[in-house]
Amino acid sequence: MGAPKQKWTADEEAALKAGIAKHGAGKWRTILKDPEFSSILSLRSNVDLKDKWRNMSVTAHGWGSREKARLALKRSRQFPKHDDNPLALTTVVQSDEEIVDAKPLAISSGTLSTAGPKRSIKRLDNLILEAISTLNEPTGSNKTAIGTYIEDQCWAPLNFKRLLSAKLKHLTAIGKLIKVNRKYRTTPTSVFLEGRRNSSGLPLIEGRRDSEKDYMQIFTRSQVDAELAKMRHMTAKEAAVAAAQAVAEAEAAMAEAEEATRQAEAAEADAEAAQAFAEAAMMTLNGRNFSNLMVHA
DNA sequence: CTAGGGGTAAAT
DNA sequence: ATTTACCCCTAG
Repeated sequence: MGAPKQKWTADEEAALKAGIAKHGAGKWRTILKDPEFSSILSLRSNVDLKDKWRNMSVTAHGWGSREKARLALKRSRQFPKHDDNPLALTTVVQSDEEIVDAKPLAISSGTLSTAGPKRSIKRLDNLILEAISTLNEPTGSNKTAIGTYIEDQCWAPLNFKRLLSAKLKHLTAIGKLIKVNRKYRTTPTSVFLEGRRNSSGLPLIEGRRDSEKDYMQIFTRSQVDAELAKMRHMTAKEAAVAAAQAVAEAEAAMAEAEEATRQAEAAEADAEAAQAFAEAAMMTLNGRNFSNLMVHA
């Protein structure tokens, strides 16, 4: 019943993204009728578009709408995973009545890169690329737009901006992005408008770096919300453990990012981000005011 | 028609 | 074993 198979071509994907950028996600019929894309997408149905977009969105960032069951079943219960992380951060979590033992909360610093079976996250780069291509602004997207796009569907630390800046800079440095004035765009197609390039040689590739299907696994809002909902029914101690877990995962992400970029500057930004998040988590915990953690409205 | 919830099966 | 493309169904 699953029909044979026809992989989506790059053109089709591009047309779909462009159509979404022009008409908005969900106007499948409209996109399909648009003469600009109808030629390319003529073999696809509106449902195909929808499904394709769903697949893309699902694999793109962690868990879109589907797959909560899939991943929830697989990914859950990885609790006994407290590898002894060196480096103590804010070593103390104390509530008024109960003293929760300080977990070895570690902040990334140096060599925990290829250490443990850290089965996570490294793909912020591609998330950024995705943001740009989805926004599809002809002149490129600026940092704020990209950040907004990402924050729009993913949870991000409060000072996520710093992280983003570092990443953007790095991507520009390695030639994955072109920066024109304050705007970023992907390397492939239109290179006509550029004023000049950066000083650093800039590899500037011709081929499309488009089809990389790696994306960052950030937590979605709903997942964070779910975790927090769980926390509410926990004792302070249990909540502390859960929060520590969350912090540890966030730190793992930061560590991976650090490893990926290999830039002192980026590393500092990552560390900052991780620390800030950890502190925020601790504060909320202390105050028992969980709603503070709900970043989004 | 769209958003989703399911599912099957081909490719990888 | 996971990803991906496509299908089906229902509610709105």
